[in-house]
Amino acid sequence: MVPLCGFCGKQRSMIYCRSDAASLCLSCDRSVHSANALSRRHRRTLLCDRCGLQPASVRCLEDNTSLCQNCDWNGHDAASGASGHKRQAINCYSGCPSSAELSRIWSFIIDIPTVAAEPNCEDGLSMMTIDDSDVTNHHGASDDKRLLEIANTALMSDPPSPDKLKPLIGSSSGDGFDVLPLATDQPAGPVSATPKVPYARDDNKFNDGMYEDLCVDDADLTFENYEELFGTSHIRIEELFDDAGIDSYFEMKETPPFDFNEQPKIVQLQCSDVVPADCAMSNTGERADSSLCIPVRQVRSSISHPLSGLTGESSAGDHQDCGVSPILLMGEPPWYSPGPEGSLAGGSRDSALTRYKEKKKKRMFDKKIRYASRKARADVRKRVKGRFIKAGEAYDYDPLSQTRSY
DNA sequence: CTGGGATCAGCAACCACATACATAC
DNA sequence: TTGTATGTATGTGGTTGCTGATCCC
Repeated sequence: MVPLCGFCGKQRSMIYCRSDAASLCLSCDRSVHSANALSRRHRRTLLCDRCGLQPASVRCLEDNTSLCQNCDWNGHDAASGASGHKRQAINCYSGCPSSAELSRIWSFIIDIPTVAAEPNCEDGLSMMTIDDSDVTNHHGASDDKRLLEIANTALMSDPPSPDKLKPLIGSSSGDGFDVLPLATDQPAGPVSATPKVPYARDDNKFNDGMYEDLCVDDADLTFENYEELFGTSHIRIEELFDDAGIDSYFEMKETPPFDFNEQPKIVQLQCSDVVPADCAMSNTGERADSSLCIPVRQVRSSISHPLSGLTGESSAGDHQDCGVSPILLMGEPPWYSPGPEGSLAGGSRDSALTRYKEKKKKRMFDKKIRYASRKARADVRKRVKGRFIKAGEAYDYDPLSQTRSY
């Protein structure tokens, strides 16, 4: 059954908007998300071709289908015989690109219907924030110039070269950027964002002023992209740790899913660089100010780069919204099996998977946002002790700036 | 075994206001 | 029947405070 657009109810839906929790046809996507600046910032991705309900996170090049994480699991597990399929990560975009632009973003989609441009939505690619210089600071008046953020795709089995990626993603870190290809022959199962090659930190590049304009606050940490990539929201990740915690899924005590002995250097380096974002020490031993947080950005960009779009549209909210422990982000997803000879016994993994899926199913009945516009408003409203305040009154919490007015 | 205090988790209430919805004309 | 104007109800998130459960002495 062809999923119909949740807005017009007539056209086949192709796009999933997580903010609106809605699947839309291209026309309505463009129409709806050109309404205002907030909706233009909604990040959308393809709809899963299989279930038609969830946002797709990967594209199976063999089947020529876009799949959400769940369908990817089900369709590419060892039992299905499709575990060797090459898959490509699908990222999100925002703004209102034309169908032609979408075709360029998602070159693997050949049947993108033509969509008439909305008069109130400036044409897309010209507004893409892929210019290197634009990465430094996207806040303020330049916001209108970054209406379209297009995420790249990364071929998992055949990682693109840095040159190949550059035009699409922009350079998040200039020449200092390390493209971190994923391991070849991506096995079946969830996609891992963990770099398979050690992150090579080049301290010289941090000292020569190359990144002096960069500030971690301005960086797009793209943790949302992490969600997009894995089809797993932070809520889900949090839930992995609630109740009995991750142990309940993977019986970590008995059989740790992460073989810390295998990649200790990578994980430790990343964590040490990432976690203390606001307490990182400068070379002189002083507390680092914002301009000295570049290594954090560098590392985070490195992590997300191969699979994510560096949108440059970050905010404190984005970081908060993530709610994911950095160590988790740096490491493999909790369900990740280190490999065919991974430390998890097959039975344990299956049971863990079963429990995870059961919980995931249960979550389907969790709170649904009925009105995204109201949520968007609430997300930016100032408060006093958690309560909304009248416009102009003193506040003690501003979701946008995390500052007080007094 | 019982009672009292400390601690914790879960939950409802609160706030302003844009917007959905109902009603009247 | 359709369009417009007006009034009412709803929903949104962070914080606080209340309540019940649990633990320890």
